[in-house]
Amino acid sequence: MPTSKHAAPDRDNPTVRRSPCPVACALDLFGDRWTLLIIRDLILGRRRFKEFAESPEGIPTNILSNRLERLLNGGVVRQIPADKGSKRLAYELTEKGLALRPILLTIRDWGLQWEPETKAGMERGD
Amino acid sequence: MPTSKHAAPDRDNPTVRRSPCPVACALDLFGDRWTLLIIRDLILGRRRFKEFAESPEGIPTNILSNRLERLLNGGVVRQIPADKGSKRLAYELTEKGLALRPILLTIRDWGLQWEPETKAGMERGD
DNA sequence: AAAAATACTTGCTTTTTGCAAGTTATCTGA
DNA sequence: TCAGATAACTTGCAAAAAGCAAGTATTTTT
Repeated sequence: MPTSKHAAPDRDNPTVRRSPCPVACALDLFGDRWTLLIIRDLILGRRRFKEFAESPEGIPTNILSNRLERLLNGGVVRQIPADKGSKRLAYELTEKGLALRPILLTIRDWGLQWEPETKAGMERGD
Repeated sequence: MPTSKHAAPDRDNPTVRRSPCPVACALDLFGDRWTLLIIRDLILGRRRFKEFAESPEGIPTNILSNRLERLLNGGVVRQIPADKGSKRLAYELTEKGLALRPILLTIRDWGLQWEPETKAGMERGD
């Protein structure tokens, strides 16, 4: 579990909400430039810190640490052993996290339709 | 058209993209804590600067200015006269902006289902 | 012609980001 | 088994963005 002494401003406190609006609450959790890209990677089958860090957008590792912690606290991902018997950890989506899939697919579809120079790449386009 | 001398870092440059991924490109445009709340307000029929500023989340007005400018540049909103013959401006979604509606609805549904203490409020739940 | 409201802009402080470098724990194979 | 090699972070610091209060320039209203 990543734990930095810098990690715990309001953004990382899941009890601080700007309003009771479901959209606002959702954005309190994943409304930033990186979090949904980690979710995208998880949906695509990536599971390890290094794999997320190697995605083409180039997330800084301190941000990655912070976002994984936030997602853990938010119940969106959980940690599992990277290999049977290994002490290394991997990440996987919880049920709550898997439920984000329709959001990602909708965003992808919008991007493909409205943003030029955009290319598919998220398989399982159902 | 809001034009501040502080407005034009990379985030506001629509040609700077982190990757060709449609999700990443979409997040380059609206991946932050505020933009989708403005879109939500527009979908709910709010049209004026003041109305956006009065939403319960309390967006700072300089951020609101910046995000409206970004959305204008991104082709997501356009300006129209606030009333027939008025010189005051209002904002409305373009076709590209209206296409964001499914994203907002999906996020709202996720929030309602998975975030406790969340309340509906986005009418027209189709 | 004031007064009020609207739509921003500015200045300043705080928070977050991004990058490079460092650290610790785990693993691999000679 | 033990010396790299790799993985998974953490830290420090400069730069960017956010947030807040206050100010300003246009309408609009009275």
